[in-house]
Amino acid sequence: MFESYNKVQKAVLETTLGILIEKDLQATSMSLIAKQSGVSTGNIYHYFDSKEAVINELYKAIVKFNGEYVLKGFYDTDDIRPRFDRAWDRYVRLSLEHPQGFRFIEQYSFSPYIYPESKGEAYEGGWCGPMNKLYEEAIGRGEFVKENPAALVQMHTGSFVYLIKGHLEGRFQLTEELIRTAIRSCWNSVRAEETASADPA
Amino acid sequence: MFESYNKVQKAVLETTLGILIEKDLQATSMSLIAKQSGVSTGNIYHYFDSKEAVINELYKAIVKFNGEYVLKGFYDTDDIRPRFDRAWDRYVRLSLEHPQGFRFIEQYSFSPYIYPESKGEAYEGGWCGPMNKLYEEAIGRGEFVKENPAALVQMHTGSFVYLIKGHLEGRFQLTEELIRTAIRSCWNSVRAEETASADPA
DNA sequence: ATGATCGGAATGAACGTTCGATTTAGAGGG
DNA sequence: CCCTCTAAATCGAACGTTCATTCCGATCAT
Repeated sequence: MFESYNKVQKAVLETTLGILIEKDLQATSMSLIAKQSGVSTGNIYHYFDSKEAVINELYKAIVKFNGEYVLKGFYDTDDIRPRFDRAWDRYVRLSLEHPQGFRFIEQYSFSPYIYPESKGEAYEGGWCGPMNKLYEEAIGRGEFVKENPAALVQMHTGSFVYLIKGHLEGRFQLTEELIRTAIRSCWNSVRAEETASADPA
Repeated sequence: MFESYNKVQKAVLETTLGILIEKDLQATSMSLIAKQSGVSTGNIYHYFDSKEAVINELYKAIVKFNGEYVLKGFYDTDDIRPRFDRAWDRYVRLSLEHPQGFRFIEQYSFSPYIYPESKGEAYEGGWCGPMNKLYEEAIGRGEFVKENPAALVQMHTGSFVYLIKGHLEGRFQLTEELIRTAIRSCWNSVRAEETASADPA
């Protein structure tokens, strides 16, 4: 998950993520990070400017990882439906495989502790931009309702995020069948219906 | 929003919410709360056990307020569609009218700083339970797809939450029309199919 | 007068950060 | 192969600040 960093940075970032999820920001002290990562506080400051810098670096690293994960194979085809299905499926799978990263982004994407700059990179380097483009195309081809594509992507993101949240909180089990149902539901919810109904491939 | 509290408690809770949204938990110090609310630190401790207690009381107060707001008029009718439309419409409106409360719950419902007990009360006293019941009934009557009602409610909640998030972050404008489209989309996304007739009105 | 309410300086712990000392790694010369 | 030198890496005690909380005196209501 932190392949582009050196050993020390990797240890610090991994440890920080773990503590941050288990405790919270104010309980995640530098001394605790130092103790658990095996890197002395002095050395942490050799590689990071500050505590804020550690957290923001963590944020950016996870966003980058998530973006690459979700978009894997995204450009293998031009057809909208398979790209839609594949991307959302990968998003769900990512969140289930890396729940800590999911929780962290979910909890801190709204936080003032994350620099606007980090959030900006999230948008450019993440999967949001390409997904918006896909929806835009779907609207252009008359497959989706004519509505702001960013709003539609946002809605669907919310659906999956909350589905995963419910699963992680143990409110229900996120089965394979439920995942497929959810993706299909999202597709149906924005499909341009009525007049253009048929149109078999 | 904090009608059931006395003047001092109300001032503290209101001020805390404001600071918490603008800064973050670790920057929200008791001395700052004291200064901005006009209540001395000593007096805050006369009405609250600790800082944690203030935050958790705030959490519970907002959840209670939200629950009452969303469920207003919920039992005026037995028909599913109007109850569905009305509840989600009120949820969106609540979030737009009280963005600070929305942000707070959104940011801290996952946080370890909020006691499990507070989260538990959120579920019982909030709107989640009654909404689940509504979906269950809709499934029973064959109007919704046969799927875990809690999962469906969770998905729809996510849709609206993220729509509002996008709006609050300035990514797009949440117009009246978009709200109506979103509610209709949610309905369509879980409607038991076969009767693919277009939506009236 | 007396108990509830309030104020704010005092306290002690904890935190982020700094800094000089120490260790490690690697290159170059003999 | 070993010794020397140097710069980077690493360490952790120490520093100054800030914070949540306490304490006790002052004020208010009855």
